[in-house]
Amino acid sequence: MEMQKTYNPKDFEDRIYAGWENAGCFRAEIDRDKVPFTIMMPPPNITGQLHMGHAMDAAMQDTLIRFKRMQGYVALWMPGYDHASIATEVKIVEKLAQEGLTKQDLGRKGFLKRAWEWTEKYGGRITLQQRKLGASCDWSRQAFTMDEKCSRAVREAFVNLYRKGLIYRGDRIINWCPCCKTALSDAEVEYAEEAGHFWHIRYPFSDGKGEVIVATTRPETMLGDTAVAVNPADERYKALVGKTLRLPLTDREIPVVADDYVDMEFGTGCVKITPAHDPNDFEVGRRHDLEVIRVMNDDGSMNERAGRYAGQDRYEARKNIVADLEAQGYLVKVESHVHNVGHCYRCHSTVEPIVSKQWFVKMEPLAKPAIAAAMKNKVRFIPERFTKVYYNWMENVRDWCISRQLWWGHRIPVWYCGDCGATVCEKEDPSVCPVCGGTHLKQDEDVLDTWFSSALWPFSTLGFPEETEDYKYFYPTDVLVTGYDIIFFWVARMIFSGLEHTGKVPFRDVLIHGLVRDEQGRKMSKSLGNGVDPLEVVEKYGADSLRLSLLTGVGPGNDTRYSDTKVESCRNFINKLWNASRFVFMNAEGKKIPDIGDVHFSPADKWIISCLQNCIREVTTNLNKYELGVASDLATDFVWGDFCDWYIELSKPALYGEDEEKRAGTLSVLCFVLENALKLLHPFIPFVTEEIYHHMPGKSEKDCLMTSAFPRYNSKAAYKKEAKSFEGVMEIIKAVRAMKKAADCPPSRKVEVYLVTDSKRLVQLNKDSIMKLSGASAVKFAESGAAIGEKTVSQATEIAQIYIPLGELVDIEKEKARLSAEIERISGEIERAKGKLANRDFVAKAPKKLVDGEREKLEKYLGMKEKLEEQLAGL
RNA sequence: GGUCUCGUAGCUCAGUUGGUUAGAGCGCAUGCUUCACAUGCAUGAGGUCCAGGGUUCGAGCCCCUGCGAGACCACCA
Repeated sequence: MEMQKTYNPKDFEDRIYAGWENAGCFRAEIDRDKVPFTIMMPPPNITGQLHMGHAMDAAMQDTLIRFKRMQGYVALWMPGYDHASIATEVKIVEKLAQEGLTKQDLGRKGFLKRAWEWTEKYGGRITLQQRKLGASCDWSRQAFTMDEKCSRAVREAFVNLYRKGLIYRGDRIINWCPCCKTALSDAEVEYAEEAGHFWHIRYPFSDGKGEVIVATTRPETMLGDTAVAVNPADERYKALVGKTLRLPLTDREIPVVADDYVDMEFGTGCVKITPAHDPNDFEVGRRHDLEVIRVMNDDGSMNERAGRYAGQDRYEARKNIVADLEAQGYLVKVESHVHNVGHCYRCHSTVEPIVSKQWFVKMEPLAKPAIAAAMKNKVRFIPERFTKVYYNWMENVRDWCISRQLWWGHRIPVWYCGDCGATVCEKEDPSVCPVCGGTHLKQDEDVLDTWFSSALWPFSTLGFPEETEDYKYFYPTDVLVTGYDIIFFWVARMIFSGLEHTGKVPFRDVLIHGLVRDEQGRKMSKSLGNGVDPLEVVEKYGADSLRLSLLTGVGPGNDTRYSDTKVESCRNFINKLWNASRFVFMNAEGKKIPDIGDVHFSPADKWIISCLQNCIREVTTNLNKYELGVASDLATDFVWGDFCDWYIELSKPALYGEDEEKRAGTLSVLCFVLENALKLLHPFIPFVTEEIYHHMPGKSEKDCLMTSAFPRYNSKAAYKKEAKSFEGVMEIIKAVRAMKKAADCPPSRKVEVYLVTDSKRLVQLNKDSIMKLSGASAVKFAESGAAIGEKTVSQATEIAQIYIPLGELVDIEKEKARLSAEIERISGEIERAKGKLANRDFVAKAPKKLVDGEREKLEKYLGMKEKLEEQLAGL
């Protein structure tokens, strides 16, 4: 098949992907003679749409896994998706609402049926989108957090923790979402500053003698107050401790207690204590053995303990309570107050801290080894600074509330015996009570936090708790790639879970990336409507262009901006690669190409091969360091700058020349370099490189670039010296071009180039190249500028003085000015170098290599200056 | 309140144990239908590396202070 003149990704991306898949290229086959390399894909939510963040995630992981696969590892990129308990349930409830239904209308069973239908409908959607991006995951191993395998792991993990006493049930203050009607973990609450009020309320003493003033931002909770606290050191209130207050709007009496928790400086120094509705108050209540009075229902309305406010919504009750306080003379004043309010990360309603009976994971014993693992470098964050974020969280983490009052998720494997009252926690569903043998067992109604199952992902997907072949071979995994936004939700929990359940850290490296922002640097969000659909970009520019644009210029941990122009320039690069390939193939058509080992290399050949070796080395080390942006820049610069702009142009005289051996050799080098370039680029832009590879001479669709070997640095082919001297030739070419341009000489006008040089042999060998690339009709040697005897412009390079006779185009004054400016610049350099070398400390303390380099430079500049002065004098 | 990041060309950003004349893409200017590519080629303009101090033979890079932008965690009712 002919290659089109313009790169058109739509012609082949789907076909190439299908080809890989049919050939089983994605499948990671266990091979004891090889080393595994494993990446667990962060499982996207089944509710999700692919967004730019996913695309970047995929681009990075796919680049790494393709690189490792080509390096000969058994590369497993494990895909899957997450049931996303609360997120999915919220969506399904919304959908039901549109049909005029509620969860309760369907019942648990009916609801779960819906959820599974939903899973089937949307679950595969993202994976299809990932295929479009070229993701080379092992789809045969695809997992789902609710599938049988993962569910078994969840059960195992829960029971193990329970039996070790690391999971407990108890009444604690938790974050309650009145909209989702479930408890949330601390991580699931997002805080945002809100303008509110600070109500100062008068609490009179029972004996009628005086009062205290308390301040609150949530007056409705006063109905649950069971004390007022003051600081024991507070002289103002010392005498009041132990006295009793009459709680306004109620008939209850509450004590004044002394507790260190109270800040004397803040507010009035008197704090109302509501143990059922505030985490700090809860602790105070425990210390003073206070009653816990919960005044709110699960839906955020006031309950029967709220007296005449029962049934009112929390905000309605707030309004009424404030009005009543005011009417009855209890309200002292109202201040404006900005405070941080917690919101549900799924539905964004204001969460209520509420006392509630929930299941918790005891964190301290789990956090300790997780911290130690990072300390001992068993797990490494890239970039390193995120380690601190991780420590900070681990060191301060509170017990993890894992029960959710939801239906979609892993049901808590605990049963309560109706006969003897025992609590039963089993790996297999019990049919009778193991304590009394009774049959009235009732399973806990709640499901687990969705992150409980995600935390097991690196091993649940590989078969844990079974010692499967996959588990033994691929676990622990190598690198986890994810955004900094889920370090707490997920990464930290995987680490302590892995250590606890498998005894191993689940991955060695954690590569953290940033967010993809919009062109103006704003977060992409639904509400702003500034999101860009990756699939639309793929449709327009191709997956390779999108992938490359998401990687170039991006360092680990940093945010990046998406922009069409960036994608366009990547597309332009790929088009360049495409056409360079076409050029090579057109010239190779029907020709016999000698083996690269049999070619007698020209200076240009050695130069490009040297550049290639450098590129191979640099790309490899940077990929190993997870510097994907640097690596892709190096590879693209090599292809565009060195290969296309220089080598292909240099190859033309040879390709169109008479010398058959030279022509064949050049062709061989072109193919050799191109093939290596395709391999270097393949991890970044897999589709187009694979497609081009099939068109290489001697290759066909059957040959697979994806599974070929990644190039290896060959020091014998580095040709350092030769490359350096060839750069002298390139400098002459650049100088001639610039001289012509400066003299307004039309490019079409061929000029004669005279060189005064000691490198005659080098120039002679590359005469054709110089002529071709600089637009010269001849390259001649001269003994001096004066010997040319015509009006010339001149220029000095490191290896030659260049003279171009330009007759009427030569403007002597302009030329003088130019030379003077050049001399001035060089003189500056000479001064700089001289200054450095005159510094005895520099000569004594700096590395010898550097000092020698400086001496060489000085010499070079002195030589150039001399030449320039000579030229100037000749005018 | 704590922790962290960023500040480099008009714009977006690289700059990897401190060491050539600080780079790239886009944009800009000039010229070019050079037989792979105008999604291109060539040439060029454009930088007190936020400010100030310190360490060092040497600082865009390390340390301190300040200014500006942002992120995360915690939170006083």
